[in-house]
Amino acid sequence: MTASSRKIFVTNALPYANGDIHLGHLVGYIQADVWVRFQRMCGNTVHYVCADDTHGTPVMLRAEKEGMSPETLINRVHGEHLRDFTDFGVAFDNYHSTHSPENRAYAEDIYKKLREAGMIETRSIEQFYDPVKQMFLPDRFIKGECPKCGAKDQYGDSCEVCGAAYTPTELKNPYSAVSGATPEMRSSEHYFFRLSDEKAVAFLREWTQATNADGSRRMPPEASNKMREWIGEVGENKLSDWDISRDAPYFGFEIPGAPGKFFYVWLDAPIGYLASFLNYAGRVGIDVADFIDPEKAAAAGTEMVHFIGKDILYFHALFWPAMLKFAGYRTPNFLNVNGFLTVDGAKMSKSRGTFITARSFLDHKLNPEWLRYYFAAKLNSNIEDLDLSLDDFVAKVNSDLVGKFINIASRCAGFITKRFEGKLAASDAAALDAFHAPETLAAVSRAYNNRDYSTALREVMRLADLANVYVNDQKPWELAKDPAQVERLHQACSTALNQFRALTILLKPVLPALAAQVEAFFGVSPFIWNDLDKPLPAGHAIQQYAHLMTRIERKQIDALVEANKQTLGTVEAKPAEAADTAKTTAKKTEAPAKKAPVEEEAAPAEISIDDFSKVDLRIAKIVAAEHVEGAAKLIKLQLDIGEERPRQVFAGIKSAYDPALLVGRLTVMVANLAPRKMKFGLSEGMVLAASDASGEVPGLFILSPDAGATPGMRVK
RNA sequence: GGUGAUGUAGCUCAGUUGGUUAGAGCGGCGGAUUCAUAACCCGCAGGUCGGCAGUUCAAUUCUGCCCAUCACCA
Repeated sequence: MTASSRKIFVTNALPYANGDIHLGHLVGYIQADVWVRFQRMCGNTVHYVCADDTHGTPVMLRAEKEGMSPETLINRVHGEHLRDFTDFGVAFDNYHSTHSPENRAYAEDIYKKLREAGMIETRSIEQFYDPVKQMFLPDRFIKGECPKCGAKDQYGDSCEVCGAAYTPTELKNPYSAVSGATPEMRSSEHYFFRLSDEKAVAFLREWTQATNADGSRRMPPEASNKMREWIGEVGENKLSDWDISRDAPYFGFEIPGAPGKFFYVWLDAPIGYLASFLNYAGRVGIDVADFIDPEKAAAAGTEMVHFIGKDILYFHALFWPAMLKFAGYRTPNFLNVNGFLTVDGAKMSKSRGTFITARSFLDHKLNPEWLRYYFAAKLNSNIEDLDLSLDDFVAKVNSDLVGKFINIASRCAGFITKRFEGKLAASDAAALDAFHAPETLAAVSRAYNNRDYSTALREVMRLADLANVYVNDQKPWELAKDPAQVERLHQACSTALNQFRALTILLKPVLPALAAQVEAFFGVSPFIWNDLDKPLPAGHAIQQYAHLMTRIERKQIDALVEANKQTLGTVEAKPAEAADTAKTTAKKTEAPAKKAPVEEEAAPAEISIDDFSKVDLRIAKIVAAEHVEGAAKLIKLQLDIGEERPRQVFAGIKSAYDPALLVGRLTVMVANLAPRKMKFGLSEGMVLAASDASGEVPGLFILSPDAGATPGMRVK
């Protein structure tokens, strides 16, 4: 461990106050929270804050649509967001808002100092104006026909049909997504942050490429490379000035000395980090100057670390440090950048149900620590997208956490309480060596510190395997039968529980709630990293073991996905809704589509041709059919599909067909269905049959090919 | 279209600063076991390390081109 303790100000990107927290958000929050918890376990001081990002046109319009003031809206969303984070164990010291006095003060101060530094200038620009709504329109709120391919209803920045990129002025037949009116060009005076100033460019070129005074990186190498590309080489001038003002009506802070002009939401959003910190510092008595004044921060040795997603790298690696620098504030020490979340290898999709909100995950009784573990097990310090593979999620959590880790306590605790009055014996030191080996602990520690959690957890699971082998070798269940072996039984179980304790400490940054249960089980104070120095001693009393974690069932995941499915296209989205990226039309659709008379089977999600081709459908000749003794619904079929011997298939069609009449018929079977062992024998496929789910039309109907088809032909 | 990233066993991923038989977990198969919410233990099978070409005594690892996916930019 490092000798001197670190003092770190950590932030997570601010979620926008116009939408629910979803699993994609949680990647970055969980990543940061794990890091913060690890640092604290090591004795470092961390101030971890976040806030809602509340300003801008989308919030303003959404509030209007819901018939409330923006303040009412953002207050409600603030509560929802904070609750979601808290329930996922993301424990901020403070969760504030960019619509706060602290943020206004900092925004004004930074603006004034930038102005004094000559970094602000005004310029008149032409922009689309909605004459009905009487407001200037952001690019996202202008739609029209793609200038390239003519596709209708495309946004002002790019065409979703042909992929062309353009400016809103190039759109044909543009209309306002807010009112539908034809926008007109109007000019207006805007305020710009002079990012193209050679001072700013020179600063950013250095800042994005060089390291901190201690030699540590300021961002992942991929991010530095990307910045080099954006900034350009010496002599090039690729950065443009940044438009930081918006005209009224706008939900935000009015620019001092500029009536009717407001700070652009992205100006005051990152300033919200400082505002949230100030709000917190005031309550607990921290001197903020030690963290945001360059000289004092350097003297105090404090660090500032931002966790962000790769989509907002631009703002945090260019605008933000430049703003801070030229306003005389300290600049960040590190930007941690996470990638996007995909689900089963694809972009999250509302129609497929993989756009999963944090709340629905909890509502379906899924344990948030399952997700924390899975994310952590796949996170590293690279800017890589992370795939949530649902099958893998179930398998990994069940086998790693329940099967390996929890299992250790579960197999040994009973002996201690039943046979030894809940008191531990001295442990077998040799068996604990691996768990206290300095190299191992240093490796795990280094991996956590470098945000390479996947490496850390691989190492922890290797140790969990060792613990299970140890129990297996000691065979406490055999020792328990021999009175002469009581001491060995006591020592083996105590040792295994100490192994379990070490594993819990190593996992605590990822699984804080579980670790708290384990602390209670052992009757000890909250684990810190130094607890790894020594095991619990002989005589230490533990509590009765209560089961610590259940397994995930795949059907829970299926239900979650089903609940997150949203049917699209039933109601033509109104323009304003279409621009509303986060919240969908669920609440806004007036009358839900008429309910079918009978509970209808949800149509399966759309699949690709590749998905379909995975199903091997074959023409099959029924060469034999007979009733199955003892089966209420089954007929046993022998199906010839051109293979050496016929397939045996049990089909649930007894109610509709007489076996004798089936023999000789051609039908269609699924030939590559996994064989299934049934009570009456192995079923090597499946015969397709139609039925009415509502039950109104009775009966079952198997399929027949047209004349000419022969056994074994592929159906596709 | 340009730039970058990624492409390693059925799945999720390590790894190789070029060098004897390419790894893990899960899944599968076989065995063992019953303390453990069928968990655990032992063993086995499975990979042309995206494709093609080049550099080299030697390439999965370097270079070029191509393909696929993703992102950024135009």
